Amino acid sequence: MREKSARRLRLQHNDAFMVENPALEDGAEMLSRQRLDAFTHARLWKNPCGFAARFNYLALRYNVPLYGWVKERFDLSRVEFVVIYSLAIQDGVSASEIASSTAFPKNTLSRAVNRLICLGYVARRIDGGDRRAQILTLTEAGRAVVDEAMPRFAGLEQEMLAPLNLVEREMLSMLLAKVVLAMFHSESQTEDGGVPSTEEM
Amino acid sequence: MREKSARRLRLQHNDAFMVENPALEDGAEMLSRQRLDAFTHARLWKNPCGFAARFNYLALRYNVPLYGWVKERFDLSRVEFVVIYSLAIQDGVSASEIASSTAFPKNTLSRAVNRLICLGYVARRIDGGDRRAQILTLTEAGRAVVDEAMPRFAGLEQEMLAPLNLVEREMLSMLLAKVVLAMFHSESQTEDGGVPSTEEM
DNA sequence: AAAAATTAGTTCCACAAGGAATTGACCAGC
DNA sequence: GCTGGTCAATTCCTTGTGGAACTAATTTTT
Repeated sequence: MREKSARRLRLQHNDAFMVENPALEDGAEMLSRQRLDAFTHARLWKNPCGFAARFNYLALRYNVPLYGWVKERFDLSRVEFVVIYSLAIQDGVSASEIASSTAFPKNTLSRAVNRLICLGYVARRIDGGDRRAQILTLTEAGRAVVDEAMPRFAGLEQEMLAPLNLVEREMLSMLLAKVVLAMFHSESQTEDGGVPSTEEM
Repeated sequence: MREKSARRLRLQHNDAFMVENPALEDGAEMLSRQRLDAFTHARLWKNPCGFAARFNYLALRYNVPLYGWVKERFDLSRVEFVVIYSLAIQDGVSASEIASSTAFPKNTLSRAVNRLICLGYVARRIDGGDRRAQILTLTEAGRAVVDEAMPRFAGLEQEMLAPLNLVEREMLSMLLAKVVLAMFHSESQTEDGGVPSTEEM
């Protein structure tokens, strides 16, 4: 079944690139996949939005297996795990802060939080100052989940970065930082007010 | 509101990375000036999975507005547009090829394709050689959609890349390419299979 | 000090998305 | 020419998501 799904969905190495990288070439099975390869290849490289295609591809290859694992291991949905993860990064924030930061809709978050409280991963207390707001904190159990999951998340990231040496990683990190910071900045003055909303980690 | 949350949780602005990258100093400065909400900041910079956080953030900021616009403008869902977009990049592929390449489930794609055919954006003909497979092609109308949408997609990408000069863009492109290609390659031999599948562009 | 506007969180509901099982076409092997 | 296995595409069904409307607490306005 493991074999199955690996075979089932997927793209694989690509030919045009192989030509210039004979080191990566490996055998007959590539041939059967050539056509598909070409298509995926085109989507990543012959695309007017190549940058977007790449980070979308990375996001896909990162999120899908990890959240799939989270689902299997802890039976937590992506949103739910994001809440836990968020609290691990900064404890004591409110649901709506997570909402605005992750762009999940409030109701989706509300549900997630309630389930997490049921499961005992998260505790909620009312903010003294503002009785509407509820401050969320991780419980022991919640912390344990993060502690178990985090290495896996960090591990896949490291795996992804494996082909880069240290200098290159620094460089990539810096370049992405520049882009991200600029978007951050521009966000504040977008007229359009209010991104429609969708998921993120 | 952004003001609000910034006030409530103070901005601890960090971090090892900034220190060794003086080029970004002004970025950090910019952040605090903008009173960027501290939590989002933490998620992006104080995160053991910083690389992942960044490309996820980019994907979010890219996809949400664009697909929101597509929905409004053409009343097409993300999957549906992905089909059109895929055909624009490489015409004449089959639904299942798009499926494997984008990791959308087949049934979701089937629905999307059927709707697109109804709407007249896509035409389908049976493959002469294999009567199971159906070759998809863009119609005039479909092409028109892409032609209208593409500049917007490319435009946002350019906007995102604006803070980088040409050399930096080259560099970023190259580094991401390295990572993507390695994943591309490694994918064929991933052990830990069962990838559930989710969206992508 | 009452009314209006804003904000946190929840509830309700319609619907889109994906897993599983199904149909029909193809390609073995014997 | 059958039989079993695979693959493309579709249909069915369950679930999760997110929009909109709602409650309650708070802030602002006049």
